[in-house]
Amino acid sequence: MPELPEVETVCRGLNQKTLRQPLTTPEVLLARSLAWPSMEQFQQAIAGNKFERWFRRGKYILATMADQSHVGVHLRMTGQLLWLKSHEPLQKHTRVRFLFEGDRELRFVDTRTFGKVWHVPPGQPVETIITGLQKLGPEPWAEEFTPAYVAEQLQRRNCPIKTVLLNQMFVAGLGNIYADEVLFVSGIKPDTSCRQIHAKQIPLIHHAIQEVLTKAINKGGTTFSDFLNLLGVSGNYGDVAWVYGRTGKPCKTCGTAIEKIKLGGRSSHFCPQCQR
DNA sequence: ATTGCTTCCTGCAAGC
DNA sequence: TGCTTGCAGGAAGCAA
Repeated sequence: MPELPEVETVCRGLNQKTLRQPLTTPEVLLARSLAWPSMEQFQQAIAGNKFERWFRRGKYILATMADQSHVGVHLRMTGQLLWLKSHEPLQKHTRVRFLFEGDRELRFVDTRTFGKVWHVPPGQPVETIITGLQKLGPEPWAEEFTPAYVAEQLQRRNCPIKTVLLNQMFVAGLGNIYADEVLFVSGIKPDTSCRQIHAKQIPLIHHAIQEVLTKAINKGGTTFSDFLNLLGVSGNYGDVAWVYGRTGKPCKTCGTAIEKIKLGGRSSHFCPQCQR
């Protein structure tokens, strides 16, 4: 499942492969993958246009187009963007095809169909169409994402710390895998109430968020999960996680069996010895 | 205002 | 072998 590091990796790949090449009329194979606008308007807006620059906000992938319009993509759980020759056989779950002049294609493949594609017309603020952007908190490296901010956010909530880490209004970009990893690195159990977090743990959490995400980006986001980068290269679940997906396996620090609990319907993995 | 549950969807694995 | 059931999860939408 793509989280911030995977999305960042895809963005970098898109900036290397897709810029300033004329697009032709795109194909939409599953109507509900297109969140906005209608298929006809989408096809008209893309045909003849070019991707000028890709950037990321939280887990949203965004592009500025040559006509100053924007394209947005959210991969949700199973979405992939693949840079291909357009004669390559279609994957079973191909949803949207951005076709380029010549034989190139940016293909959106999404098994579980939760992912979305948007087009935002020129001059229209992106967040008025892609409304989820309005609900995003700071980026993990934003100036306002400070230990003081973390402390202030935690003290006004009364829910498990894991729930806060997954809340995109707190910080944009963490998902279930990296949230579990952050809590292991911080030495805190996922079901600890925010109010029970000690002041001295705040800088630990703040630092762990930045460190876990930075390391994952530096490894190309392919370290774990079934994520594929633009060229379809996978990390093959390289066994680098401290706790995620390691239920029953020995903790890499102390050897205690990793446990799994449910929080808000999501699985949370932790070491009962190292995390308290 | 905040929190939490359900929904969307498909593929896979476990259990009988 | 073949069926059913549960699980995976980001974010919207709604209920409490």
